[in-house]
Amino acid sequence: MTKTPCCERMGMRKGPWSDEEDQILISHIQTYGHGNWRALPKQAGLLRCGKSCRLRWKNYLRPDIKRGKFSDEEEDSIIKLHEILGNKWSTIAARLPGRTDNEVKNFWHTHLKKRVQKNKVQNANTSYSYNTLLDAQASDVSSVGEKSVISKYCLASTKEPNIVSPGFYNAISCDTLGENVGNHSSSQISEEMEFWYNVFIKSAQPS
DNA sequence: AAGGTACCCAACCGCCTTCGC
DNA sequence: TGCGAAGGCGGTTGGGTACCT
Repeated sequence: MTKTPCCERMGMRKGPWSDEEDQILISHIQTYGHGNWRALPKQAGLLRCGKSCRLRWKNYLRPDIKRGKFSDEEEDSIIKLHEILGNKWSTIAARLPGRTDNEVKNFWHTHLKKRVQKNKVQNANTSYSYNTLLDAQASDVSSVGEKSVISKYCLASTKEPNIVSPGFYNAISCDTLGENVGNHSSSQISEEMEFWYNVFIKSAQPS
């Protein structure tokens, strides 16, 4: 036995939005804002449930939404962020101005997921595995000596220019890394990381 | 030209979290 | 502190379209 959705119980409309409905919603929100989504449809005269209105506005009608093809930079950002955050689509989308969580999620499932999986399989066959990289945490930098962990990450990024190394980005985001690297200061670490990050990004761009 | 298949993406569903009383 | 309402989020679905045979 399945629960009847709220909009069906209340005789609300479902399915694709008409231009007229869009205009009503836009006009209402521009005039009154969207303080209470549940009350909005009634106030605006729409036969939709509040959730549906919220989703339509958030994913489609908002004026600051950037539509169209994802740029290479955006693709790279999604891949990197997904490595770190997992399926936190709203968090990922928050770092991509004008993109919605739904758009990012759809783009991931239709374009990036397969690509990343394919790259992971290829990577599993390389002698320098990402497990090795992930194992090289800040805590064992001291044991690496002069050949700091940075070199490891840089080596990996240049060897595998089409794949983002999770360890590489973890290292970039690790504020405490510098404290563990002998004569290197935090700012030196950051500069070096940034340098190799730029090298990596440039090498990953299609020519 | 027609039918089948794959892909894309808007929208829905249900669960979880947050908020207000 | 507990409870219900509302909002937010991620997973999934299904209709439309492009592509292939």
